[in-house]
Amino acid sequence: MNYNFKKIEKKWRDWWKSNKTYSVTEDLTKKKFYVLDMFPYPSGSGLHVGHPLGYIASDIYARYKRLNGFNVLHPMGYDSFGLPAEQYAIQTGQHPNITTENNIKRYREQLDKIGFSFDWDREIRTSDPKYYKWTQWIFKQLFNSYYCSINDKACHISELIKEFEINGNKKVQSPCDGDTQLFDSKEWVNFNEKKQQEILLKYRLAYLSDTWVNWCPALGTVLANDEVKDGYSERGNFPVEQKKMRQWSLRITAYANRLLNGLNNIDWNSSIKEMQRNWIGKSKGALIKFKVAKNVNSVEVFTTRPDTIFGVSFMVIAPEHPIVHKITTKKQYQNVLDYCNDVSLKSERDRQSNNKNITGVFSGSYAIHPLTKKTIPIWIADYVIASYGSGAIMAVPCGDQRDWNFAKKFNLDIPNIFKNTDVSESANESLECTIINSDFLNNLNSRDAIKKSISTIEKLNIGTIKTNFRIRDAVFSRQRYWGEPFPVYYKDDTPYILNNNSCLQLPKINKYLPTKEGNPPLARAKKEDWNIFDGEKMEYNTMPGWAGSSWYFLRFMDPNNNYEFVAEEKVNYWGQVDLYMGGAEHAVGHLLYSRFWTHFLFDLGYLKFQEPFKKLINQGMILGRSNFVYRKTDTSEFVTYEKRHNYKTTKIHVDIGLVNNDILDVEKFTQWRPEFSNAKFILNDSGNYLCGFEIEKMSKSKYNTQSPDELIEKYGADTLRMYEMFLGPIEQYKPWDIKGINGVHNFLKKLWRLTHNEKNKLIVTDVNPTKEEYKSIHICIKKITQDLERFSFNTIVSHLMICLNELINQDCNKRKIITDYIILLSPYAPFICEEIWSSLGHSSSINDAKWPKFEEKYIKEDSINYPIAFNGKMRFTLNLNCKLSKKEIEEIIIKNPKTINYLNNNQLKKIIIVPNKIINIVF
RNA sequence: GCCCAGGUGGUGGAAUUGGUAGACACGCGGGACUUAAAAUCCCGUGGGCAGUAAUGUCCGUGCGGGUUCAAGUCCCGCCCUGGGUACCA
Repeated sequence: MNYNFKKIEKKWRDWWKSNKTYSVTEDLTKKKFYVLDMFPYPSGSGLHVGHPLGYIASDIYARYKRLNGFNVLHPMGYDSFGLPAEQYAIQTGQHPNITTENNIKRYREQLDKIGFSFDWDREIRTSDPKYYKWTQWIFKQLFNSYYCSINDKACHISELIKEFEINGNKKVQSPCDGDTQLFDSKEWVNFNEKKQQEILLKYRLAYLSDTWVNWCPALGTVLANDEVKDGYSERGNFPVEQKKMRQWSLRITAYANRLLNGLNNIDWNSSIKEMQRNWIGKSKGALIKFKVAKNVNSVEVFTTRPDTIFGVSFMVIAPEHPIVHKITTKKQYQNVLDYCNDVSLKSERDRQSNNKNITGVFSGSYAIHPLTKKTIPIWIADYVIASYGSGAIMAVPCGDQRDWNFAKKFNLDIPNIFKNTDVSESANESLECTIINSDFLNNLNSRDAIKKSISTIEKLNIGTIKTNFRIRDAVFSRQRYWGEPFPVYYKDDTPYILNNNSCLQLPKINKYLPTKEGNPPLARAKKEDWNIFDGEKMEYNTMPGWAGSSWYFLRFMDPNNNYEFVAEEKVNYWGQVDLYMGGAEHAVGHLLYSRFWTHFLFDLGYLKFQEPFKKLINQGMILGRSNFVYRKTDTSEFVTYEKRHNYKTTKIHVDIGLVNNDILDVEKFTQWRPEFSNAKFILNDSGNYLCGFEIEKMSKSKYNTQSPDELIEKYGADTLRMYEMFLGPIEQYKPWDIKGINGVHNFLKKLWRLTHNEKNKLIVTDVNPTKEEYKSIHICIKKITQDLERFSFNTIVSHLMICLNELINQDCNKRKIITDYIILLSPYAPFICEEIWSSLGHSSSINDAKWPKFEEKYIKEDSINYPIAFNGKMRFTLNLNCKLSKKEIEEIIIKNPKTINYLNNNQLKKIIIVPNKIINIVF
């Protein structure tokens, strides 16, 4: 008698494939249900145990919905453009397409083994020209659109041109670049082609602008934030600086309000919504103009606390602010220049997180306070970010902690404007206070003072009320090879959309590196290497990783359509994703961009819904244990963990495959990556290189992944599926550990033994179940159904175990009970259940069975075992009939000898009876 | 720094709406079967104190306060860990 999972799983894998058990088509007679996973990036290290966690959960839910009669769309594909394949191409010269193809093959094998109910006929790959043709198509729509704030939707650019021809842009209410000039219709008509295109570009939803990038001069390329460690490139250890570069951006800010309000209409957990709200960062405040003394310029500041305007004692502007050059005095020129150069080496995150080491420089100029007319010094400091608000602030040290810290450091005034509040030790950021020393705002509380200050500022014409968003337009180009090429060419330095409807394919190039001039790899392609070529040159940038993933859920509905990105009748049938399962690390990236594109396609009339994902579950990450080596800065020498503090070092991830018990295999390490081939090591006293470790996100870039393959080999996919669910709540983060997998494997073995004899023949009887047996299975039906509805996947495993233990104790292998039981189990362990189902005599798949119906009558009890507590502490239990009234219960309790004992002569104050829950005796 | 989570036995976790803290497993200890091992089955298992025992009793859900008849759960203030922070996806 043995549970031969290998044989069973192979058998049903093949059967499902040849019977197309999981393929699905539109069926108007059935209710649809769309279950989607965040599709993976197929990395070279294969699927790791963290990936299936979400896939298993959603697969269970998809199977559950199907058992309840729904037509379930449950597809899978690959987000197959990305950095690692390109990195590998740079190292080996192999085309990323080959790497990607191999990786996908491996992923598919791994996914197949786990027994997912994916409809593989719908597979898509973002790097497939048949797919990215439509990603390019959406880009074309964005390019050809502008946002009309009057209609509050995206419109075709031709409507804007019409308006320009009639009225110029004076009446236009549309988000556009800050430097857009005003013109009338006559001027418009007289502009030449280039000028007109230049102006239109300022309104398009896809537009060109100068944005900051991490530029690594030594590598001649732009680096991802991920690839920069402490101001140096992770690859090669070269200095990285901030540089402005002309790039495509998408005007997501035009949708800020709708993206914010749309959150109210979707069933996501509140923390993710909160993160998106904060990311969008809507804040109301005022834009106030400060004139610069002895200078023609003025500086606008954005503040959410105009009530504190009389507390201003200096002004701070961002080092990148264009006005810096205009207001810096001769005397301060060198200081300011040096400071701005220093800052350009720092990343934005460093600037924001580093609040211990406050830096700044005086510009030499003063601003005139618009109300008091006093002069205040203008400083330049990196804690002010150029891209937020107006890139300048009025500093109120008594009311803002960062301003306070800055004032302390540079010995600036801290005037107090708060009644009965001490600001000598820290700033007062609370709104619960009364304003003083503030002229017309005196004795108002902050909330009223905000209103009054704004109305006064507007009346005096020194500022305006302004709603500001923290969200910035999304930079949409990358200086990479392995991404979607833009369907764009240039003529006279002006970008134009390709008129050709075919896919613009990635051209072949000889090397995947940037050119000597610092142009992206695509600049290596000659004219004849492009399948379509127009104008003087093609766009050399490619689209970012999130382009393809921003709309893939739509393509799954109609993956092979060559005429449209999705057919109308199909998108109308499948509609929104009903359940979207994926990692919380995508909270603001992918999930926000997808929402943006869906809103946009809705505006264009292609979709009937604005929000892509109705219900979202964030599976908590499975965390991995990472190892680190410590590289001495500017060298290729590595210091053992114990001695790392003796040197200035950078912490670098090292593949856990090269490490055993935290000890590095030095030999393997030098062979791991070419740049480490001449690595030298400073070892510890035992002659070893000890690595540091951390528990963090399991990710290929952290080299800490673990594959599910061995576990499937050893225990089978059913066990893996159940174990991943049994680990804990789906939404919780948990470190990976295979202790305990035996428990669920034993459970499946026990089920096998209950239902099979020594010869592996099914043994079920047709005898009618007993009352107790009915009770066991119906409690199980109830709990599992309830828990599935609330996505509590881990507790279901426990309920299944409890029920099986009871059935074993009852020696129950009765057909009626076993049939219900394996249907309940089948979403979790589809292979073993399909096997038993077929042994029970069914010719169709268990997936087409009906979910058992819970019946109250089987679990009804006459009495309940009440816990009796004294002052909240449980002392004993008492079995009481359910029909008893509160008064009758009270009488029984008081008379009980145990009660008298526990009261111990104390005066009884009252008895609290919570029906069906607890009885508490207060004394 | 900022935003968002999480912290319960030796371990993963359970406790759905404020109502018996530790379900279900792992691990560990003891026993049965066996020449032996594996497999399987049975019993015990948060900590302290008292008792031969049944049992009794006190402590206990990161730390410090608070609300309540009753707090892992609600409120206030901390600490630690993880995720995101706009070019990893």
